[in-house]
Amino acid sequence: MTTDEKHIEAQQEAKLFFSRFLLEWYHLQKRDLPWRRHRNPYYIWISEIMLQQTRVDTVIPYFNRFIEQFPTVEALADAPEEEVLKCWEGLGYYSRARNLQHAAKQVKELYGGQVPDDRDAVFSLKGVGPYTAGAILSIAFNRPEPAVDGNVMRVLSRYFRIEDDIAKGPTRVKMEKLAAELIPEGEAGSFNQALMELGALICTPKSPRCLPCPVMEHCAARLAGCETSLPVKTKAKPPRPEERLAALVEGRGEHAGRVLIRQRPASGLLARMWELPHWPAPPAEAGGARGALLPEAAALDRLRRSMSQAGILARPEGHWMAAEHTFSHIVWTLQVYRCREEAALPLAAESRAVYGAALVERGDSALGAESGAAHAGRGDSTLAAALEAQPAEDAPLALFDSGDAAADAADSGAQRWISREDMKNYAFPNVFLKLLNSYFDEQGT
DNA sequence: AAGACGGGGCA
DNA sequence: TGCCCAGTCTT
Repeated sequence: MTTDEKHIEAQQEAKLFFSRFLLEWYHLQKRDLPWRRHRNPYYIWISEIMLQQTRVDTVIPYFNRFIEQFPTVEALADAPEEEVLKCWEGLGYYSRARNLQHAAKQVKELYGGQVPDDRDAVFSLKGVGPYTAGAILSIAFNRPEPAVDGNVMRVLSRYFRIEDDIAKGPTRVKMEKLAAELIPEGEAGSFNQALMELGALICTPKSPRCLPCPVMEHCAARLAGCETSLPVKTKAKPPRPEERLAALVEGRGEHAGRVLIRQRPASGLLARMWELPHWPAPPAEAGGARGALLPEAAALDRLRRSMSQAGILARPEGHWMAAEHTFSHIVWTLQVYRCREEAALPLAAESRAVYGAALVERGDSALGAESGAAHAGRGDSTLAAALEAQPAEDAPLALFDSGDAAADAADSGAQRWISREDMKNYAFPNVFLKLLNSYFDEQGT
């Protein structure tokens, strides 16, 4: 027998060992999770979408609420989008929620409300890629398909000492091929979950717990002492900083006790979520330290102009607090200013057009009374009208690239005056949820 | 192939 | 506080 043949034989033995002992460990150690209590393909599907980029402990309460509110594919397909988004509030990557509902409509219309068990059909669902397709097919239908996520790539790269960069596309394909070979006959669902469970509980990114690992004896990385340097992965580039001025506008008169919020556009960052209005801060003065707080007067002036341009009748009064919001590609620093709504005064003819455009969206219709789609496509004309009607002494804001065209286009979106009670009807990103709660706490309302 | 797209846990 | 985690869609 040649050296190569011996190597192949040893490799084969390592694979058999791995599959057998991992599966045995899983049957003894698996966690009791809500989506493991039934083998309902809909539950499996929802859980897998939620588990993308999100840990199990975070997902559990969201999963339970979601299933309670949308118990079936049809319930999800027929729900108002705002309700789905509200149910996803705080979970992040909100396009997952939109895609999920789109896919529910696909399942309802194309497959009679039954999650398909066919590879091409599952893969064609919006929001379902190679990993999720494999997870649904194997866990819900016990089909021998690989389900390779970050946990699986970490486990396999260590056990087989694979040094390929897991951030590269071809590496995932290679891992899928390997993972498929490891699936024991008739055990696809349990085996794929076992692989992920090991990655989550034992073979963790930082300091893997090798001693209780069921497959440590034949782990190539452990034997070579290099388990903490695997997997190889190119690191992401740091998020770019972005300074923004936000307005917490306190209502007066009929809006007393309420604050102004607006809805973001239908696409892009935080699509269709609600927020406090905010705009790019002007670049800091030359000589000033990067990220330095803008002089109060300059910030107040800037905010006054931004609000005026957005058709918000309010006067900035002073700095309230700062908040930070980190995305994977941007870091927002929000300087929040308290502002007071101004009573509408008799308007010059040319100013009326500015305010009129924004007032169209005002009102207090209940959740679901309108969809963001109703506003799509209106933005340009409204903004153009506002710019054109800008009074001469209040020159249009200098243009500079804020990097968030979506947020800046939100000037033409829907606005609402809300109390703390009304917050339950709108979906907010976490940073605004925290700001609004702080504000209402301070007010004692 | 690279960038867009949130939020939380850990040392 | 800074570092790490990572599926799918879009360009």
